[in-house]
Amino acid sequence: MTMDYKKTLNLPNTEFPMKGNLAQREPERLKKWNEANLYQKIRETFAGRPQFILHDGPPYANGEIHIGHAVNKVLKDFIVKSKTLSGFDAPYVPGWDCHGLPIELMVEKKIGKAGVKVSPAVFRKACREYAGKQVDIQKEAFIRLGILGDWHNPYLTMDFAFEANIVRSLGKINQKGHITAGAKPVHWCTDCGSALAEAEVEYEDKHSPAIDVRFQVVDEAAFMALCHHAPDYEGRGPLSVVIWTTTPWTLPANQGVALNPELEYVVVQCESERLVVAEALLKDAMLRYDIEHYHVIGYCKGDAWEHQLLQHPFYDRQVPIILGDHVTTDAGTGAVHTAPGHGQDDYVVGQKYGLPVDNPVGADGVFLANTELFAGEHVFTANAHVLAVLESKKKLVHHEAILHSYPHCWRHKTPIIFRATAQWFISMNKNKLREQALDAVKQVEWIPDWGQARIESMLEGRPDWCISRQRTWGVPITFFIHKETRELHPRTPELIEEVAKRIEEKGIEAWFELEKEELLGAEAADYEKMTDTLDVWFDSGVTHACVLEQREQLRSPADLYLEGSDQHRGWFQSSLLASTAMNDVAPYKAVLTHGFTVDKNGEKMSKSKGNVIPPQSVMKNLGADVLRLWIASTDYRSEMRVSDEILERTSDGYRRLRNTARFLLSSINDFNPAVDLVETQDLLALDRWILDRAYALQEEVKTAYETYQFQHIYQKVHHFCVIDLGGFYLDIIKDRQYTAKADGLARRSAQTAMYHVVEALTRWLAPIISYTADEIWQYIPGERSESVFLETWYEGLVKFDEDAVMNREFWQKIMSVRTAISKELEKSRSKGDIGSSLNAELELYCNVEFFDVLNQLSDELRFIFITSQAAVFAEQLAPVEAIQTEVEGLKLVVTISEHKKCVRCWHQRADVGQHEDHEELCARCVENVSGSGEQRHYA
RNA sequence: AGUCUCUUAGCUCAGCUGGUUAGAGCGCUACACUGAUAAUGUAGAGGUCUCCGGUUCAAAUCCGGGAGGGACUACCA
Repeated sequence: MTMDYKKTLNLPNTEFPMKGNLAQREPERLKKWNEANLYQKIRETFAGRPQFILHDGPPYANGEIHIGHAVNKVLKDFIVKSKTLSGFDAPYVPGWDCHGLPIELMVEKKIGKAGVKVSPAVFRKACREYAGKQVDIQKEAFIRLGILGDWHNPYLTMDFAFEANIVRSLGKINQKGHITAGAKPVHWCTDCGSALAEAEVEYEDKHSPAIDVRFQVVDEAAFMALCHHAPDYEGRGPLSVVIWTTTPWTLPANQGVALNPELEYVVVQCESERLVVAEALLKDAMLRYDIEHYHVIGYCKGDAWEHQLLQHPFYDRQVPIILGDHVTTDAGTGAVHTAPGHGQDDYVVGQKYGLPVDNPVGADGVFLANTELFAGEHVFTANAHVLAVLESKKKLVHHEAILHSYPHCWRHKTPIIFRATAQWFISMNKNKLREQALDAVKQVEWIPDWGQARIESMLEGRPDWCISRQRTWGVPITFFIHKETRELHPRTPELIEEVAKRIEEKGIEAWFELEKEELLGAEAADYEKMTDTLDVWFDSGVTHACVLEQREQLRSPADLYLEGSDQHRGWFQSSLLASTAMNDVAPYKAVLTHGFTVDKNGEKMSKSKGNVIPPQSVMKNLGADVLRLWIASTDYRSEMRVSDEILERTSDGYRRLRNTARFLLSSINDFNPAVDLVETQDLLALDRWILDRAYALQEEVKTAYETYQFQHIYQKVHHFCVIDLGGFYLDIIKDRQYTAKADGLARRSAQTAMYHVVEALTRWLAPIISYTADEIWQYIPGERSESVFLETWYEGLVKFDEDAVMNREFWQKIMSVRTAISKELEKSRSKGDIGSSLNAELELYCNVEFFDVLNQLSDELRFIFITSQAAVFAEQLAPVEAIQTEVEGLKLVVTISEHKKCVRCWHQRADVGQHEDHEELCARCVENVSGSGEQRHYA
């Protein structure tokens, strides 16, 4: 009997599965997207609309992707997809950075070093193949993440056309007068006769002479005047700053003595002379020099002596005191001999003070012929000679041998040196690049805003950009320089274009194969063809010229660059400098940065710690959508924590979203919007309410997408599903859905609302849980496009009229009353009085305000509370047993219904069994089963 | 070591220009339902807002300092 009535209900029904089974289902959907050529269709659909250009920073083509890659690409995908929903034509062209040392090292492991085991040409070919394979590996993973983009036509910095445009970019920067030739110290193996990369250097212990050397002060009076000392007590004897070094052979290249500006120095009176050392190292030094009798006669902070001149110990040269934070009290005297041509620190600080980069040492490690005193000697054997000279000039305070860690060549196992070599630079100052770049920075929107201060401080402090590398796998610096004058060929712009055309045809190999006679003819004998390659940061730094300006559907400046915060030092800066140097403007209008992924405890992920979470395993276990949802739910501006628990919580959240969508779909299974859609003015009050709620939420969602605050979207949409839908709206309308006449207004009204909601909800979620949203899309009834990604924001939501009687405020009050009643019902339940809330009947005793509000729902109020009866009375009529609820002005009496339960709708009503054909039904159900259907107005 | 940055319940996040007992969802616990069912509903317990000072009638919110995490740079004559 009961079963018969069950068949008269409209129970939810859908094919949309409760379980996502994402690991399996996502790849299937991906295949569909691919077969349907979805990305192209989006381009066609949105062609001609306003553009939004998010330019992809190229990841380095080496290795499997890690979770940081996933974060970056997925955030980009959120933006591209949400911009599309907002009606923009937002193409996404992914790219890869393909040249450079890490790839060389991998290829070396396989086939040996270029120029040693294999020819450079063969080596480059192998690098190209290797990079290509890496691109394929990463590409597949990115696609699997659900990122929509022009995967069939990405940009690779090793594409011939790209390589040619790198060369053209170099030419343009040169024409704009920013290129300079200079010298810079690099790791140099005198046996190889060439520069070594950082990775080719090994550190081993080495014996070196450690010496303390006098640099006599030139103007003693001025020097003493700057330090604190007893008046008229200047001391006696020569006054010298003492430096300590383990590389005596670098003294010929000395151009300064560096002190720490913050450190305290002392002037010490010894037997017949005065010495200057750091106070903290005084005792150590005196002990080392075997000086027992001494006393301090003056104190001074390092910065006071800046620019004071000192006499070089054996050359006719006066060198300044300079200041540097690299000076420490770990060893020595606190005064550092500075030879900009022979040390990284020295070079940097030397640049600041404009010291010459003196390099008296040849490629073979032998002092050049014009080197006074030491010409023709090898640097390491010259050490002894330097000592002898110092000794004879009475400049040597102390000498001993020490054992210390020292860089060695990985091939020869011999000690290497720092040696300044000819390099190419983009000058920060020569043609005001620094100034221009700083100006350009101000035109850009930096998100978060501290990004601006960060890049500004880096620009202010950075040295010239050294763009040359002595490597094999890179874009060549296609310059011809005159053998005598070292000047660039006067026809360089034309020559570069000539070369670029050849590279376009054959790739960078075209340059390496090129015979200079081919381009220079008779002049060839006077010119050198450069073999240096470009820093790979140059490659990626000119993507605006090689991609944005080359592709028809793109443009420069881009609307947005989006990368990890480390790229302030990297790509954001290289791109800014390159673009400013070429076009006087930044290549981007806005820059958005995200933090790094860290573990549960906020610590960084590393293989050694074992706290790495590979995106591949997340996709395999929980699905790409869960990974994407995690990214959306996390505030990416600072560090992003990931752990199993966090992903588990995310997965819970995902299930809720999915189930909400499923219930909506199952409720409109028999709904055909073309014929069943109810006009807004005919909708029931509660149904209008949910449309208003959804409308308001959609506004918030759009704002959050516009401001890139995805975590708000997840929080708010989830909250909407749980509270507004699950806990209120859907809970209430279930009665109407299930028991009203299938085709009556009461039910179609609710279905109309749910239909609108699911249309909107699917779009809100589409940028984030793309697979799931597109899956939902297929189940929504009605004519629709092939994919949710071809859509814009849903426009079927309706805002309340501001003066409507049942407005937002009205329903807010209803909800607060409902919450209060729930609490009271729960008490009855825990006492065992009721189970289902339909066992209960309510008497509400209200003040005027609530009386008016609640009364408007008249006899439909019980549906709101899901009780079998709910009656409203004036507060004054409240009996003594009425309970004061948590809401002021509302008292309540809960009684257990004594009426029979209608087997169909489960309400306990007095009118159950009054109809002789339906003895188990209430009057309402009789009407719905055999009449023309009940009338509802509100709920 | 320097510069920048972050730190609100077990988890993920809100808390605007300082103002009543600091909010939400999840998770947890209990209960209910069995017509969203490996689902759903209801209720409850969870926080010295990283710590220490200061400004103020009043600070999670402003200022100073410390601790811890992260990014970048520097790693040595």
